[in-house]
Amino acid sequence: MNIETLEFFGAMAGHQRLGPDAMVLRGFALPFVSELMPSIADVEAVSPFRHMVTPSGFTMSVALTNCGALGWATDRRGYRYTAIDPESGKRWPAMPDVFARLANEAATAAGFNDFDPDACLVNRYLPGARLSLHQDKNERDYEAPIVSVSLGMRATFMFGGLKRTDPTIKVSLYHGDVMVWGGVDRLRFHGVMPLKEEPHPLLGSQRINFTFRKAG
DNA sequence: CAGTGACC
DNA sequence: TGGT
Repeated sequence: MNIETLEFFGAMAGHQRLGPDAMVLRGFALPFVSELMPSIADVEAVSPFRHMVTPSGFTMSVALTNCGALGWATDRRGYRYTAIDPESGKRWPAMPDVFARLANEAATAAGFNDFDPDACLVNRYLPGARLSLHQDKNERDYEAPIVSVSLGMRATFMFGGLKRTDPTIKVSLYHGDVMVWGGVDRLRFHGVMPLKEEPHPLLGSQRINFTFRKAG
């Protein structure tokens, strides 16, 4: 893939370090995209995107689904990982091989060997959708990193500290970028600013994000 | 408790 | 737009 192609799809090659154990792998997922897209449709066919409700009673602007043995879910009772999709009553769809392969290779590129995720949260952002600052802390242990794959429209990602009130840095995430954080950065607060409408040539006015985790 | 939103 |  040449640099003109990378620029057309919105990603520059290279790495950007955000912390001792946190980095953006620019365009890392681009070679996987043609395999990824049909797999999203397969997942969605079994477990459709839906807007979940937080314990505080707010409906999330991001629509989500999951694949893998465990899926992240929220309702009035709290956050948790489940083996069963509460909407369908069935297991979350299996994690497609290409998902696991991408997650493992990205983790390795960022310095985390043998990443074997059992959960993939799939988030769909339409214009205006956002995700407030939060920590990923429902996982059983924090040894494994978080691997986050961006597809479609650009997002402004916020990366903060270990306290919600710590200052944040903002970084644009483009189609094909993969963000990896673990180690001393594993529990840093992070979120996504409301998406601006900047249609993407492949996905149109949406952003799809995969977040891979070792949850169980 | 909270992955939100209102208000300054 | 950033902080509370």
